[in-house]
Amino acid sequence: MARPNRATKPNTIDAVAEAAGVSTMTVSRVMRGKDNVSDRTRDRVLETARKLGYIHNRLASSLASSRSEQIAVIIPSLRNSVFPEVLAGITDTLDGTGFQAVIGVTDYDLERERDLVVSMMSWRPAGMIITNSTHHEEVDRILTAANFPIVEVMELTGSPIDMCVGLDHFAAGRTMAQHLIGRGYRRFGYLGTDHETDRAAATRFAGFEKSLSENDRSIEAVLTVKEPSGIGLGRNNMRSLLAMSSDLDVVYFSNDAVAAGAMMYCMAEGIAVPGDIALASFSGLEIAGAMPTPITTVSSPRYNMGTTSADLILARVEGRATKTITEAKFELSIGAST
Amino acid sequence: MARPNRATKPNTIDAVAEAAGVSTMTVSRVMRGKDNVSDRTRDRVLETARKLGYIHNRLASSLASSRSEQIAVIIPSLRNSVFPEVLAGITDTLDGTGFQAVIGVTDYDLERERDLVVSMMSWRPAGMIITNSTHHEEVDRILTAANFPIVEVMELTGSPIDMCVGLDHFAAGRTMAQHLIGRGYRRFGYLGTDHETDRAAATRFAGFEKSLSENDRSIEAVLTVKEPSGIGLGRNNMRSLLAMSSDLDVVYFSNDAVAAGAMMYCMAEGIAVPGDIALASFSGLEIAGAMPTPITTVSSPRYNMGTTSADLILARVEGRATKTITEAKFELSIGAST
DNA sequence: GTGAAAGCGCTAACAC
DNA sequence: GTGTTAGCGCTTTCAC
Repeated sequence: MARPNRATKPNTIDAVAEAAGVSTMTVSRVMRGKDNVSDRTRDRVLETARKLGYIHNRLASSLASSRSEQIAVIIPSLRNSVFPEVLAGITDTLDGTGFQAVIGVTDYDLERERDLVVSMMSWRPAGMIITNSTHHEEVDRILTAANFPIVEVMELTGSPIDMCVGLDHFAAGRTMAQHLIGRGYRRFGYLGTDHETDRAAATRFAGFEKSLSENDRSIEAVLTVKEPSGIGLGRNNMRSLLAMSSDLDVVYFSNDAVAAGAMMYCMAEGIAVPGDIALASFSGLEIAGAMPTPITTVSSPRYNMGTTSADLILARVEGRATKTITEAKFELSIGAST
Repeated sequence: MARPNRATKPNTIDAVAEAAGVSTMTVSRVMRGKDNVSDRTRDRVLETARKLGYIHNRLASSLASSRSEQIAVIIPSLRNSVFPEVLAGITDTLDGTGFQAVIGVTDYDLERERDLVVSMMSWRPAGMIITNSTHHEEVDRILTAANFPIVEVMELTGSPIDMCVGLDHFAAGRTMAQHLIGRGYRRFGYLGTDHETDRAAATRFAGFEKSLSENDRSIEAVLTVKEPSGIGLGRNNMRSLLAMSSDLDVVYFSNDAVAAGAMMYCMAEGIAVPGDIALASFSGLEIAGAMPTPITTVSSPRYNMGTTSADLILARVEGRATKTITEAKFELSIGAST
């Protein structure tokens, strides 16, 4: 840009400074809400800026101060309502702080996650919130070396990159198994999403299975389907699961959306729940409780995990020490489906 | 901290340039994928950058080139699955282009929308996608003066700020009214979200009502509820609506989530659909089709509106001319609930 | 194909 | 309280 800079450019603090008859620095202070400016000067600057339609340039600001106000958020999907709910917790918490969430969606693809992390880092974010705790190895390497706060959210892990806000999914699976065993169910089935992509569901399944085996029970029919998690998955695959074993008395699902779909299949087919078969799940989505026969599930505090993650990032940005590992608590919600 | 002894800062193109034995400019060209660099030089630079763990600084890049790769996206809510779906269309389209979505959530608050727009603009985005077509007056003013492409998505409007990708919600309401009239229904009820906040629903309602009145019919019971749109709204308020008029034979809902909740209420109460009462709605969510009695609805191409919006922005950024107004087509999906 | 110089618009650090 | 001086890390322009 070897251009002579004669006339002051519009939409810069220089233009505002000139029009208000103060120095660039004074405008800069006003724009950033610093208090070491007299009220008279501040009002004049603000008024001038408004008249000129000036909008502060955070690109230049961040570069000069090496301080950004963007928080990178990486989630696997927007179609599974669980993640938008976490995101809502994050954006609600960030609201009014001057920080903004920049979101990236991996579609459960670790390569894509790696690319996104690199791409996000090129904006020099103030922090990062990343879903789940299994990453591309390069991501682990890059983030371990990064110099901003990082929260891994959803799954509890003992060895986070930096901080972790998550649920013990293994325990969630166990809890449901124990509930079902206590109810006297003996013939178990499982229907869910693909365990390669949905690691948290896989962990719940492992906890569920472990608890069964400790009680001399096992799962007779397991069906995991490589299609997006949702009502459709349950609605369309329940028939196949039931065909795998003739006398299941209870089915555990990877999450409430799948369970709700299966429940609809049962209603449509005249299969009584829990009379003919009981259904149990995980999530605590609105739909689980709204069904004519509310579904027994383990509720996870999705929104709260979002707010907690954002709070931890903010605390760290402001120099406050924060807890490294925060365990989110789940809750067994006993419906009428078991 | 292992730091190089030289004056050159780590993690800058200067550091890479020095290590690779080329000039800053050459590294810059390589990082941006310019082709006027010899293959040998390019490989050497890339290898050096990789070894140094260098990550390009887009803050500095955008400032120097006054060219950003962020697309601001402003939506009312993350809890109504309609918006995450639009967002999914946007992020999927942006994927691989180098552009990223920066999202802001207004919570249906116009003041908050104004603040968000200003905040977003301070990042000098390459474009903006904003939901709905009714804005804070200041937003209209600011965006009209803005020098980047803007898409207003969801509602069709004849006078967009810049571009528009939307549905004719009035026509969607009419279409459903005509279907119901054709089916012979005579006593209409309506249950939905607050019309002050959900403008699109209000427009559908207006179209619905207009069509009824043109056919000498009217709505006997209208209940709009100031709570977040969702299954719960329908589940919890259907009883009240039915109590308002003793012999409704059909109810129209503001969207499928509400309709699904009402359907669950009916199932729980043993009210036959469509025997005792018919239900009709708008959205085309998965849940509407998955119910034991699929709900008659008008499907809107949410995901496609997202992809189209992003495509328009990208086209404009690349200097291609684009259509200003794009009408998205809806489709009547006749279920078994009418 | 490559490099040197001059900014992009702002803020840190210090002076007054 | 307010102004001055140097950059932040990159890209533009133009020279070779």
